[in-house]
Amino acid sequence: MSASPPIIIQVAVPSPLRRRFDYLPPKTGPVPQPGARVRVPFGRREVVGVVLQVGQHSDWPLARLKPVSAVLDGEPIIPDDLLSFLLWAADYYHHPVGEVIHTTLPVLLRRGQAPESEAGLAVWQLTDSGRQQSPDTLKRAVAQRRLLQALFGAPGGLDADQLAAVTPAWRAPLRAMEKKGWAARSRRDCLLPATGSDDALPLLNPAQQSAVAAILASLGGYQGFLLHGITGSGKTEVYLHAIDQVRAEGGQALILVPEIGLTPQLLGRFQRRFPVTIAVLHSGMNDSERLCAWGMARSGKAAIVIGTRSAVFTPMPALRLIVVDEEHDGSYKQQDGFRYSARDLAVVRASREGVPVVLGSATPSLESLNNARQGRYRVLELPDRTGCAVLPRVGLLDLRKLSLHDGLSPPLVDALRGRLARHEQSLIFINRRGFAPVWMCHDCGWLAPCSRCDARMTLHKRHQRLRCHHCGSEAAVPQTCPACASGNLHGLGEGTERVEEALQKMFPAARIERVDRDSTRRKGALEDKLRRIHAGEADILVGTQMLAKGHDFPNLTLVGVLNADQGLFGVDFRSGEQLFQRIVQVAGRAGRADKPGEVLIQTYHPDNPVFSALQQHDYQGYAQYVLEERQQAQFPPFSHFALLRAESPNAGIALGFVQQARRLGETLTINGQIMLGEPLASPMEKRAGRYRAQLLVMAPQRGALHDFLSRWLGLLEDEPVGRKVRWSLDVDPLDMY
DNA sequence: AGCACGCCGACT
DNA sequence: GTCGGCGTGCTC
Repeated sequence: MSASPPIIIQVAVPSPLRRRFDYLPPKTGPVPQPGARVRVPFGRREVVGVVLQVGQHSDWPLARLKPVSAVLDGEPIIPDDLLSFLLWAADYYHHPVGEVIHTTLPVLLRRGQAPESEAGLAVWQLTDSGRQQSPDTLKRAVAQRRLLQALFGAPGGLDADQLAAVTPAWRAPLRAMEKKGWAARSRRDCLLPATGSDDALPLLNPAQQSAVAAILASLGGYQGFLLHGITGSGKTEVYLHAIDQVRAEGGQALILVPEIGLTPQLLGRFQRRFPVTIAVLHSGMNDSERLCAWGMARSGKAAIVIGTRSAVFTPMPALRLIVVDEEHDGSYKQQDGFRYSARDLAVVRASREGVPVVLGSATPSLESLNNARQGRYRVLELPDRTGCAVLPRVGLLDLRKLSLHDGLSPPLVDALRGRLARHEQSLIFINRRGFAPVWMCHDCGWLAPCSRCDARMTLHKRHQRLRCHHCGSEAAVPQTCPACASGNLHGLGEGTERVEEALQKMFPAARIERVDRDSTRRKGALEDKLRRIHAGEADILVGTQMLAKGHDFPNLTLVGVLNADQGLFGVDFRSGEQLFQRIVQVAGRAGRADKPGEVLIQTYHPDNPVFSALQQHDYQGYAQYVLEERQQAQFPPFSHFALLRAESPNAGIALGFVQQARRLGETLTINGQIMLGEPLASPMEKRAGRYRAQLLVMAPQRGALHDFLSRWLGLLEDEPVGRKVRWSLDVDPLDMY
């Protein structure tokens, strides 16, 4: 007499709890399969979870298990290999599985919506009779009138999210319009249309040819490649050729790009090239568009998927190649919640799925260089700039011997004058937006502080506001000093706004474009600016980081770097490396066509080895030097870090938690395998009104770190102080703020 | 993270 | 007398 064994469904539930939850099968209907979404009772509410396993055993008493309330997917929505990859990632980053799966799924799927059909994105358009209606006939139906007007301006139709932006309650009025025959539902493809042809591809130089040949020879199995090529050496062309082969064989290719690298220029280049449809995934898309693109990748309708970091989690049944462009870029690391590195996960995914992965960069990360040195990656070098363009000359302007006017030294101003006379474009790079980074009283030394951060407020002159760049808070600009009542207040230092203003005064006839987050906030503003720059309607560009990536300006022959020293003595051990990468990146904008370029760097520390390496275009040499330094100090990539962070409105509680965490950790350390740092307040202790503290964990071996973290987190979860703070663990932290 | 329960202060 | 503050406990 034995009852048949129970069926236990293990579910990943969106919750910060590092546990998996067991349920009984639904009261009616079939048992859901792993990878399918289910609606389950969780505490006093219902949530959408994903089935991880179906088995017969539970650690919980059967009587306490609840049944699944609804099965949302008859077929798994997450394919097996992707699901196991997600579990691996949750394990590696020691992040709760439920949150990992939740954050990697498109928002609409998280909410339980059915995946869009393969026919594409649902949109509503005006019918012929709808187009003949005048908004005046709808004096009383305000919502309908607004929808009518919006649809009028959108011949391609509007999707659910776009309609919701017009009127939050759009469904009822739209249904009324459908009944009257004014509007109709149809479907729009969310893919970039295939405009490319099978025409012969441009010829490659020998280095490009052998790089492509190496990648193609490895198709069908895992191989890591480090494609090292200076700016303008034609890395993209190598990707395009490799991808072309993949799609010609019916495979799918995944291309990851940095956050601001996903430009219309790049997409256009891909689109013109391939006679297949391309799915794009980036932060600017609305939820419906994202879900649609995700579905196209999953169904295999999209042969090519281009996206920013979260695209590494896109289901792709016929995946045959992964490309990570500008692999050193910091935006591949997610900096909150599930803190993964999309670059590292791309390599893991490639190896799990048995496909090659190409990491491309002019200035590879030290991690990747070290991997290459250890033989884990094959190096593909592209030494030449295509089109006979020569490398820009790099000059240093020694600020110890020069006077500055609004941050600009006389030689730089002269160089600008020369370019204006020759009708060539110049770029001034300054990694600081706003007018002045400090608002100061010249009588008593008072500096306008942010009330929520350990930081100064930045003066934004155009908007006449003080803004904190760390928490976003704003304040009026005080005209009298709150400390001494003096009226002698001035902005100290320079940001993009001040440089723009100063240049306009110096060169009244010059056309200046400022490109930073403030001047491009409006939708389409960046595109407008880039178009003007390309059309030769700008003489001088003033910009931040934003201008450094992915844009080619053929008529640009001068790059000035204003505050290079900022990155020289950063609080972080990676700041030197990042400074080099940043400058190479901007320098690469100069002299791409037939005109030689010049880069002028203003610095108070011209003797720093970073600059001599930059002058000789010797990234390899510099990287070698830094790698040796790291090896001496046993820093990554020669050891492995994890950073425990805690924050609380109360400084003592945050610090108290990491102190307690250290005590708990000490009970677990195994002789020399794990080193625990000092519990410390973070470099900027207060941020957005919360006090932050952190504790560094170091280990020579990845395995030992992993074991330690598993056991440690078990203790931290049960630690009562942990309930009073917000804490998180960052495996392989990129910066230590 | 949510969400509810529960026990102490200032209000119609 | 209640409304509501956030401490603490729980989620298969």
